[in-house]
Amino acid sequence: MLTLKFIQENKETVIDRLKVKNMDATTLVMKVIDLDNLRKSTQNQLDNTLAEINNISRQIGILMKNGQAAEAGQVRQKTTELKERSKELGISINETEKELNNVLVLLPNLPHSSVPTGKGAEDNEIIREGGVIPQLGDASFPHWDLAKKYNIIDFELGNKLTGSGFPVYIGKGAKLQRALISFFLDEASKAGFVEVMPPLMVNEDSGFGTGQLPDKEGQMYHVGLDNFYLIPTAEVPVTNIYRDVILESSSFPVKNTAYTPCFRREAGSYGKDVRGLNRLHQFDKVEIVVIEHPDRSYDTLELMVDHVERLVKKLGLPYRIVKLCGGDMSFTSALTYDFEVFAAGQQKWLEVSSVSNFESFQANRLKLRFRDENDKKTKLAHTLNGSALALPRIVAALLENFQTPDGIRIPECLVPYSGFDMID
RNA sequence: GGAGAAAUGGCAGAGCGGUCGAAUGCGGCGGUCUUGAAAACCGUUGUCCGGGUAACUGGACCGGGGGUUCGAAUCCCUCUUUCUCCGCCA
Repeated sequence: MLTLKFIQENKETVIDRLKVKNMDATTLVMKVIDLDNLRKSTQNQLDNTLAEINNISRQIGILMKNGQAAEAGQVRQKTTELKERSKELGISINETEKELNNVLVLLPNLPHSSVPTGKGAEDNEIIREGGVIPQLGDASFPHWDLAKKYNIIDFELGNKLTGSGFPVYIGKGAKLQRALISFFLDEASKAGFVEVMPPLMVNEDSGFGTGQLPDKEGQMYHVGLDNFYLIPTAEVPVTNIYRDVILESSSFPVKNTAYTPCFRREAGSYGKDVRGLNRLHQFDKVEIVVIEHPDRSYDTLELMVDHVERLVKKLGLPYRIVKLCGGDMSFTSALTYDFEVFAAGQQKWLEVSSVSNFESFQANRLKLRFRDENDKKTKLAHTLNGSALALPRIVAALLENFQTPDGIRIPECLVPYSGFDMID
């Protein structure tokens, strides 16, 4: 959520920048400004009325103390009208604030100045590529065939237990999951991220804090009886650790990593790219989250990209890093790099990580601030996060790229974790 | 799940209807003293929304929401959380 102050002071910039996200925000911005001005003037009236009431009450207090009950009764008369008025103003200000918030929440984050304009994935900018795409020849299979052949992932069994998009990992398939999780967590720890293990369900406040609510409500599984949401990513509970927190600037950067399962309803995405592991309702992911000083958040974003790049390199997967164009970026992000790995069985690039700087957009919702060393004032921090990494598509690429006639070769870096070097 | 108790500033803890944003202690920050440090002493110490170039100033906040009252941290209702006891249980 953008701050009111920023919108008031930079309305042209806001409208201009949001064009990069293919949005004409003119009406919304004007509405925000109007409502905010109304809010301010109403607040002013209310404050003045309350000040008067406070004043009278104080007088009555003094009179009562002096035993002048009759005089106190007289003064009391004056308050009826004022009370009425303050009540009305209170209601009106509530309505205005509600309306203001409803509009404010519709404004996406401003894209960073380096974000290319564009409509969709085809306009993204390839930043770097690495690794070698394996030439498998004719006898190459997509991972869903390999999973069946070696009996390591059973999609149909998942259908029986739950529904589509909930696979069952078996034997070496299950161990490979565990190996990847441990590998990713250890790498994150080595890079200075503090491991946390958060709850997998969150309340409404947390869902709002990171921006999933209200606009992505339908994408989360909702536990109605207790009004909890299953987390779509560890970003939600981990970032919300810092909700309503004022940090000292000496504590920057705050770096956390967490492994969690992620639950996504993926409503509306049926049909396309959903085979096998490509799109699941439940999957495992290791996330990295950083809270950083505004002056350094973009340097930190690069460091996070470097970290993820090291991971895909160690796994030996062909990859490319793309900078998302305005049209392909998420609502909350100011700058996003996606990592894609090539899955040779499907001959497809699969997105395995998304690393973003949200600047103060989430922090404003979270009320996540820090005390500036120079002027001692509280300011909004910057939040960043990235997948490091999401498992299913990594597994898909590993299975497909490292398939051999004798079985599937496990990358060296994983062998200490898996305990085997071949799936056969 | 049942019965009871509680929730106050960074922490501890007073206040139980009238200048209470809130005593006191600890901690933090600044200063005096000291070669330096400690101790001692003095001062200072929350967040948010407004007005004002500023000094300063109005308002809100004592777990959340609502109510009673001229006036609520204090009374009432409700929700949440914590603690104690009982029950159930991985």
